[in-house]
Amino acid sequence: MATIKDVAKIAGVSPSTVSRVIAGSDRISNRTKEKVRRAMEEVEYVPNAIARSLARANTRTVGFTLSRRADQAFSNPFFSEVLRGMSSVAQFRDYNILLSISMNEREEREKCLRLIRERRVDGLIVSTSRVHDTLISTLVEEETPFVVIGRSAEHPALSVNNDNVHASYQATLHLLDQGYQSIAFISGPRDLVVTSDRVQGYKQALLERQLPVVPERIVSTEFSEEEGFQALCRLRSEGVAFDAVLASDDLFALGALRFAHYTGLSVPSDLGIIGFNDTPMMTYTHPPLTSVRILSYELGVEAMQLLLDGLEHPERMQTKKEVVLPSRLEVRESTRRLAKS
Amino acid sequence: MATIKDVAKIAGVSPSTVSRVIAGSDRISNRTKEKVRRAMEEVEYVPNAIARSLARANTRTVGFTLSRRADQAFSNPFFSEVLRGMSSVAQFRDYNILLSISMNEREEREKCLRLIRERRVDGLIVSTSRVHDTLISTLVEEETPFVVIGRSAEHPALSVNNDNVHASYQATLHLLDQGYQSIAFISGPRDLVVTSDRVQGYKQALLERQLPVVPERIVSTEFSEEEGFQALCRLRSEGVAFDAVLASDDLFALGALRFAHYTGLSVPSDLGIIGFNDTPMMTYTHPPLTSVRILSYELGVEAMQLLLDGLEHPERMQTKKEVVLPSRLEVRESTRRLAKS
DNA sequence: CTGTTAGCGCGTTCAG
DNA sequence: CTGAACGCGCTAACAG
Repeated sequence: MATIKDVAKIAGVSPSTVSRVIAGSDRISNRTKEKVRRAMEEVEYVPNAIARSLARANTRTVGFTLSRRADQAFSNPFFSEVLRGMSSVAQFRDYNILLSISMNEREEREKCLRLIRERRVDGLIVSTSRVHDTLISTLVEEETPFVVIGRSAEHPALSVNNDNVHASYQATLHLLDQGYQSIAFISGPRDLVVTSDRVQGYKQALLERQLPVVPERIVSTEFSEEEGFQALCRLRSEGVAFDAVLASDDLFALGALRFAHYTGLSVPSDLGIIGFNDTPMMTYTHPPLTSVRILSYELGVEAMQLLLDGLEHPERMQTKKEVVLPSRLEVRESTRRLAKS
Repeated sequence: MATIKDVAKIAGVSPSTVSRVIAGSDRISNRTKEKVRRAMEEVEYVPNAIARSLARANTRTVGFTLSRRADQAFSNPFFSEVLRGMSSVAQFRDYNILLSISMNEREEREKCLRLIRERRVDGLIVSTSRVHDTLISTLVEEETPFVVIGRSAEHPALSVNNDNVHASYQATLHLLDQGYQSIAFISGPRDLVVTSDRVQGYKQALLERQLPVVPERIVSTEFSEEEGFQALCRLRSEGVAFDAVLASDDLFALGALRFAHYTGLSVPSDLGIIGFNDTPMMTYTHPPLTSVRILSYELGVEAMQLLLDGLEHPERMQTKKEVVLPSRLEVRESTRRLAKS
């Protein structure tokens, strides 16, 4: 593998001159530039990124960490899409992505700190999702450049998030507008930020319409179709009435649909159903299910841009900024009650 | 950030001694070892991975490249699972993953070569999927350590693949065993290796049962539900008869299901349907769809192990090896004809 | 415009 | 058992 010295020797110049040509310095005569170029081609010279990183004290690499549980069921393409978004801007701006998928939040935390302390990455994108979480504040203390995705940071930090509160609020209003009176809310684990955000939007809509918030109608469970189904069975057996379900995940919505079939309720007339994420399968059910579409790809794009902007212009780097991406309710048969009646 | 020199100064030893302690050298007195350890803790020393990489000429990093099209519709969690598998062994063996998602195969190719030539990674896992592909042979020429996943390498190289031929063969036999006579095969793009493998398995089963291979029954199209639906509509309008569909992707199978509803065929009695990938949604359709389950997570695990074994023991590194992972037919209602009749 | 010198932080001889 | 010296490949400050 050819080094800068080999090129220098062939071109008959010093290594630093070669370095300058690579850097595109303007204080180099066109003649030597040409000589150097030719020498580089002759030996197929490619700069060693590691040596460059050491000398420049940066890596042009961004770490993305993820704990597996945060990925919910992997049944939805959320993180795939986020990754695609991140990768597309990284590629364009000549950065690399170092990916780490951990089994739990402790591992994720350690991996993050390690990547930074070993100087393997210039910055991080993290997706920690629990309410009580010390990772963010630790990163702030370490003065690490980082962006949080999928939640608001709550600290002086950068974040890119979906408008979960508003999305949930809108979805609830949609159900009310369709004439549903009592809406059950199936949420994910209570300690997830996304859960509390969505519960908040749900409550907000009810309050705005001066409807009571019935605590029994809000159930919290692990993300899965089966859990969604069971949650509704429990509500029924406990005598909690509901004529619509707002599900904080498409899997729950599928469980709700099964519940409807199972109990002989017809959708949407007896039971309205809305899911979250708008996975492709939502269009293939009977009836097709209304769902909140999340802009995952864009989330990745925004997060990476925010981080790279900060890395490249530390002086302009804000200490706090929250980008909120809009989501959109994809209305399908499962909530079209008025149109049908 | 503390360096090895700082630690040396505090411990009252030379940098090389510190380096030896880190490396776990045995020719160091326990007393100095202890001194050095304490000094390291005092300044919270963490070795700089970049400097280490430069000195040792390795990065403990593996590149994984992927062109977006290869991810088919992103509707299935295939690559998420592969990544999880890769990540879990990388984590365990203290390696990192550099991820790159390209828009097309040209970009993927360039990214691969760049990662290697810039010495950013020690090896690669690539998922190039076209039949005519020069990437693999280029990597062989460059003497890059790499593993191909999701296809057989066809070159003196390492690869981890599903048993596509056999899986398709088994699926076809299953349909025949259920009494279906004429099986349509909806495949993906013809230039994908996975397509030709599955077509081969399909043909093999027919030949074994001494049934004719009817070319018109084999259609090739882009992966999507709509395309699957349209493909069958075309067959029907062309008068090509079939009483079962082997779909090379679950999306096609969903399209086939819609086709059945649309044309009033009942599944499985009038039409049998099998998909590939066994995405979660297959259990939620009516009727639930039979599908071939691919071991994606394990694919990632095997690929990473194969690569790391090679990197760590270049002497034992084989030049050619193909690991084939079994898949399993998940039989559901959509093909249970005999049990029902 | 270009060469020389001195690091970046660590690993690895080679002495002792 | 330990230290000094050098090199990994490149960048950057300083001369000229």
